Amino acid sequence: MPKTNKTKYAILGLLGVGPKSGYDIKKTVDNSIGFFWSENYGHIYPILLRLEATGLVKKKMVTGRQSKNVYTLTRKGKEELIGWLNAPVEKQPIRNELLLKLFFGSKIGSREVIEMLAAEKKYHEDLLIIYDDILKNIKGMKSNKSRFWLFTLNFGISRSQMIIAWCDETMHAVKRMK
Amino acid sequence: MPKTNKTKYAILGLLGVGPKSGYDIKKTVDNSIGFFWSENYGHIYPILLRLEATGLVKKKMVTGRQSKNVYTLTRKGKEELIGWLNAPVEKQPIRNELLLKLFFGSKIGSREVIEMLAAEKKYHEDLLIIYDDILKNIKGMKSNKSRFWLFTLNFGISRSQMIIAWCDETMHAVKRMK
DNA sequence: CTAAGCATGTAAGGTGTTACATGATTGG
DNA sequence: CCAATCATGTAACACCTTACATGCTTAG
Repeated sequence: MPKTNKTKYAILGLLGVGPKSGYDIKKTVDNSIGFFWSENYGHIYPILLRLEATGLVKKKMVTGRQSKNVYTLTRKGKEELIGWLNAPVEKQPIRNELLLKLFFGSKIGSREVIEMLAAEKKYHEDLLIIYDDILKNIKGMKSNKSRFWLFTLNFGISRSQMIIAWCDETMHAVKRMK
Repeated sequence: MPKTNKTKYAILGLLGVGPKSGYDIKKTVDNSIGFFWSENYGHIYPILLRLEATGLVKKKMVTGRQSKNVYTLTRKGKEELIGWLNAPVEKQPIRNELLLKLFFGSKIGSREVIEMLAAEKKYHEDLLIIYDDILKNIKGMKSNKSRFWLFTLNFGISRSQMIIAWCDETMHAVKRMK
């Protein structure tokens, strides 16, 4: 996955929406783009320092209820962000462990295979419930930004629906194999 | 992505189908599971040595048209493979660069967003053509193994179809936004 | 007062990629 | 004969995760 640091752009993008601390960034990732993007503190903080050193962001100590380091995009940072947004999406290697296991499915019993698929199905059914809540919130908003959030959420919903259907289909096929 | 080495299990799984050299493994990955799994030489060879050192595989020099190191699963290796197959699938963090860019879509022009989606659509349309060829080959086979290959391929087909539909939908929505 | 959440980091270590390096063989 | 493919590796390096470490604040 290396080559270019994607975390860097995720951070620049989130700071483009508004100033944030490292903690805020992590929260925003988890609460809004968590279903297609993930970050952890151990990566966010060092990169924030690097972005500051290269002049892409600016740090400001803010003392409120609790003091924190709030970062803002600089002009240079904004240019970097726009440059990345306009560049073509880099296809990174896919690694789907479920499919890898399924590919070797003939080595284990059909009951185990079906259990595996049932777990996957359940996982996406639960996701759909969460998506539904988010959907209601987004639909209440009328900003331009929320439209794009909706597009990404629609992707998640379509993906989960597709996977649920595929799990059903595959479980039936496995049962017929016996 | 770290934690447990997935490459290790991919290799064990492929060796479970039959003895292979490092080169063979790379070829097999590219030609059969490439659409959901990827490996590179710089990772395969060192791990093969590690698997041999821990007694999970056995190396044999084979001199044919060109000499090569062919690896075979040991009993211990087979147990390790079965153990992994029976363990629950580990959810690894998702990172979808296209969605990340789309999420920040309000920062760039709608033309750029549409171009991005059109490229993604094209990518999956091309994939579907490739899948169709593979599908014909698999359907000719009657082994148990080929059934599982078919299941994974069906996933790929469903995924591409879903993404194409979502791209269309999203492109239309973006056009309506203008 | 105590658990949960706010807030920031460091260190260790494995994972995986890319680039480099080399040489044999086969088909056109 | 020369390009493509077979065949095996190493080195450098960035990426990313996990675990550790610390301290403050607020709500129940």
